[in-house]
Amino acid sequence: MKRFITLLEEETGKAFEKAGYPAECGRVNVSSRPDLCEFQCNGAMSCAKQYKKAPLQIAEEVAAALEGSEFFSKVSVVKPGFINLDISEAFLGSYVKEMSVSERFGYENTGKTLTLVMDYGGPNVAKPLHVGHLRPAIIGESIKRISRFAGHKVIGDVHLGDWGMPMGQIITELKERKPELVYFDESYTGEYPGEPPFTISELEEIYPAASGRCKTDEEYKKKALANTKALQDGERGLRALWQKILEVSVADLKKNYDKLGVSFDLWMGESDVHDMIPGMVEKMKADGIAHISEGALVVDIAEESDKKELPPCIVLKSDGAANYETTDLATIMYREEHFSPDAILYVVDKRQELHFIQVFRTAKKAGLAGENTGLEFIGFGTMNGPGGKPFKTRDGGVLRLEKLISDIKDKMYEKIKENKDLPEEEAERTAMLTAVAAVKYGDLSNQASKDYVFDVDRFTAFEGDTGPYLLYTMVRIKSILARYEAEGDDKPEGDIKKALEAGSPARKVFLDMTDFSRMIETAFKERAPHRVCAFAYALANDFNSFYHETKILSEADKEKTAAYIALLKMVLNMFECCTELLGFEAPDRM
RNA sequence: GUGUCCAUAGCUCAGCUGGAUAGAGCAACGGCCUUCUAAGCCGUGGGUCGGGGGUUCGAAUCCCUUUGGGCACACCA
Repeated sequence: MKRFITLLEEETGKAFEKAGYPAECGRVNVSSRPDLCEFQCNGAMSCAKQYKKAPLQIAEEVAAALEGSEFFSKVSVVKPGFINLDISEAFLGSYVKEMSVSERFGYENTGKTLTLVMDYGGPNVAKPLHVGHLRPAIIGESIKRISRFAGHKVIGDVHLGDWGMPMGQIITELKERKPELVYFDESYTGEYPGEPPFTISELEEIYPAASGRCKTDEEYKKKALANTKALQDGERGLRALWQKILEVSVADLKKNYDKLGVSFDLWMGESDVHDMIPGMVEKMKADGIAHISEGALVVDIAEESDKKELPPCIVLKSDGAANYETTDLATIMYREEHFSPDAILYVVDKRQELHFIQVFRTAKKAGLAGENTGLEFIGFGTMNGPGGKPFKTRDGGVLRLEKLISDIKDKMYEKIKENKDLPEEEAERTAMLTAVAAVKYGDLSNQASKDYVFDVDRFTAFEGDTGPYLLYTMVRIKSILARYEAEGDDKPEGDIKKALEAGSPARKVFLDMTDFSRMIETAFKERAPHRVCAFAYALANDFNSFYHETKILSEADKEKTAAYIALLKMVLNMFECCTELLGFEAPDRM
């Protein structure tokens, strides 16, 4: 289906042409003065100068050309040259009705189907997820879902931190604690045991211990470095042990992401591209792109247009080892070879922007990424605590994600219990759904690129513009639909158009829904989940007004009830679509 | 120091790419439950869009400048 606003623009565009002006002037926007009209066209003012005419006069000519349009019930011209438009009931009703029976409410991807690789999540092996992992996970997940809905092919990769110094540290600590493990026996040639020699909780305790000791114990640090190198050089026992670390850790990460409704198509990591590094580096040297500077192998990435001289990209450290840039470059190469994506999207902390500028420019310069492959940095801001400073626990430590979620879930549970007497199991499930919605909506309703304040009290209070408010609205609809179904007997086929009548608050709900496709388009192009939130919130607001003022089940006219039910179903479907895009879902009762 | 992002109601945030009287939510105040879930609805108060210049019919939005803040600036990720 064509976008609603596009249809309006075509109509006004024709009128502009008929009056002797370019059709492009027919651009239509939602009115900024809802008390005056529903839509407005400002084209008369923008082209007034070019045609040396008073904007008011042009507007009047266009308005005259719109005479008799089936789209508008009222066209009026105001002061400097606004053309104010109200939509006719017939057009609005039939458009929404068509939406209601269309796939994706009539949204169509008019461009080509893109292949996108998305890099989000970025957890580290053997380290529990903490609050800092919340944003990349939920923003990335939502952008992935939006992109897919918008008609594109998306491959989500978690891009695990599974290589380098931390791995060496863990191995070193394990060796200190359990030197008898067969993995450390270099003469061993047999099969290694299937059972991992540690649990996830042990791992999570081992890493900080090892990392801490490295800072104070020089000797220990040397061992860790040596073990890192031995691992990367492929020592059999260490590789096998490392596999176990991965196995245990990934299982735990999956479990935690799963709770949040976040999933990945690929569980690749830095280690997966390790073998590609030598070839990549050789090629860069051979092509004369990389050179030695201060002992390190670097690529100059400065460009004429730079306002500031950018430091070169370090491809290999002066000790010859790979770093963060190296693996990111090799990963680009890998993705290019395997997926030939139209673009690779990185959902990462915005503080890493310089790093990605370096990597992107190097990748282009060295031909690791195709000329037409977009490399896009989607930086998100910091999640701050109520004081406006980075989120910390009371004692100043990092808060585990699991703990954050379960605390909020507990608060939700209490609230649900006091509101409605639900069976234990349902209350638990509902508390979890509500908690996830509260956290995700609270985050996603902000612009991703900005820092934001994560205030547990505010999110758990869930009044106003919040996830639970949205869920509550959906639950109310579900409740009515369930009652209606239960009534049984003969019900007329509902015609959604009949829900629309002069003066009914349903009209605003109809108008909101017409904006769906445009909202999807914008959310996709801007990588902006908060557009979905704003849309859903406006719809919920207007629906609640309608709900409050309209008797649905007790309405005497059964055809009207059926029409309302059709409207309710459509609104609920649209909410479900939006929450799906945001990554959460509504319970049946709450 | 250089670069970069930000500054909108007491607080937390929108503002659809330059349009009319700058909008929400929280907090404050006042109404609405024997009727489909009051986690709701309706209403009131609250603003020099950090300051100053400019661009033009028209600026929170674009340009310059100034103040205040965040962040990043070669072998950590």
